Amino acid sequence: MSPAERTRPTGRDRLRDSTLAGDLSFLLARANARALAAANTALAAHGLKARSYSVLALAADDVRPTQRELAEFLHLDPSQVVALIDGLEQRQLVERHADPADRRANVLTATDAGRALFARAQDAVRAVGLDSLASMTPRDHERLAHLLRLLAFPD
Amino acid sequence: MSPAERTRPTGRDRLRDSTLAGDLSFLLARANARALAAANTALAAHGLKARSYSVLALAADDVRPTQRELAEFLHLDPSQVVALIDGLEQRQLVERHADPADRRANVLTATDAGRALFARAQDAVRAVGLDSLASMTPRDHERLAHLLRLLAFPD
DNA sequence: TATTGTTATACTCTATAACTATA
DNA sequence: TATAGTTATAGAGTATAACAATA
Repeated sequence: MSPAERTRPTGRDRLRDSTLAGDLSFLLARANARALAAANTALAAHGLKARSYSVLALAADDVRPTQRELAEFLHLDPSQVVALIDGLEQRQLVERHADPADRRANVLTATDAGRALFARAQDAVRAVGLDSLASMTPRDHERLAHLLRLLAFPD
Repeated sequence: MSPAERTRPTGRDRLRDSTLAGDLSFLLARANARALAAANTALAAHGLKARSYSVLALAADDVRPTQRELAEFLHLDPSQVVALIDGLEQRQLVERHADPADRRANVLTATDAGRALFARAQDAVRAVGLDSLASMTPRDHERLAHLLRLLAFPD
């Protein structure tokens, strides 16, 4: 370590001692930014991003969401959902089905190809996720998920 | 509860049972989105957003960050930091000072007006933050901060 | 009259490259 | 030659309003 580094430590370490760095919202934003970047990197090889991955995940699950439900759950505008589904539908990964009970609504399902791609993408996301979580015990992981759920779904 | 609601529960509740909803990255994204929206709402009355608030916070602290340090710490491009500081400087909340040790670098400090505004903004942010965290014990709050720090600063 | 999905549009945010002045 | 800050610009993301079909 050089004398200069001792008298004026590198900015990263100095700024970590700031009051902002202790703020929960700031930690949340930074942790999310890291997780999002890692996920997007892993998903790029499959032609997906976090947004389209989330839509595909809900289509591949058996929840049969309408576009309106997707918009509310993912905190997106309905018009953004249109664009996301258009992209996935052109690649024949998902399908829109008119809801028999309400013909205004489109129910989203995944094709076999969509399910297969989702499985591969999920593996890729989990592989990079483990890098960041490797130092965390399963118990802490569970605790974190529980606490985040309180913030994510307060009602 | 109407019969229709029992046979086809509202989308929000159905989607919460999806596998995506249990994913840590998804919970992180959703918790962050909520915290960010709440903070931005609280900050709007003071003419700030989360970004400019973060810059002002670090300027008002005594860490004397350079623009480069701000960019790295806040995960922003240096050109974005320029724009953020321009806005704060025009309102005379912060000042750029050429670093005597390296005249290429600008050290950022807050004016008295900047410190005063930051104090008010910080109160506003904490007030809305408590809404989301009211159901959380201080011990859980501390645990969450600790776990998020592991994800936010893994090295 | 209200809601679902859609389109169009404008605004913000983000990423990139090139330039200057200092080191 | 490399780095800090700046400028310009294009792309992605986001928000808003208006519209047709259906409830």
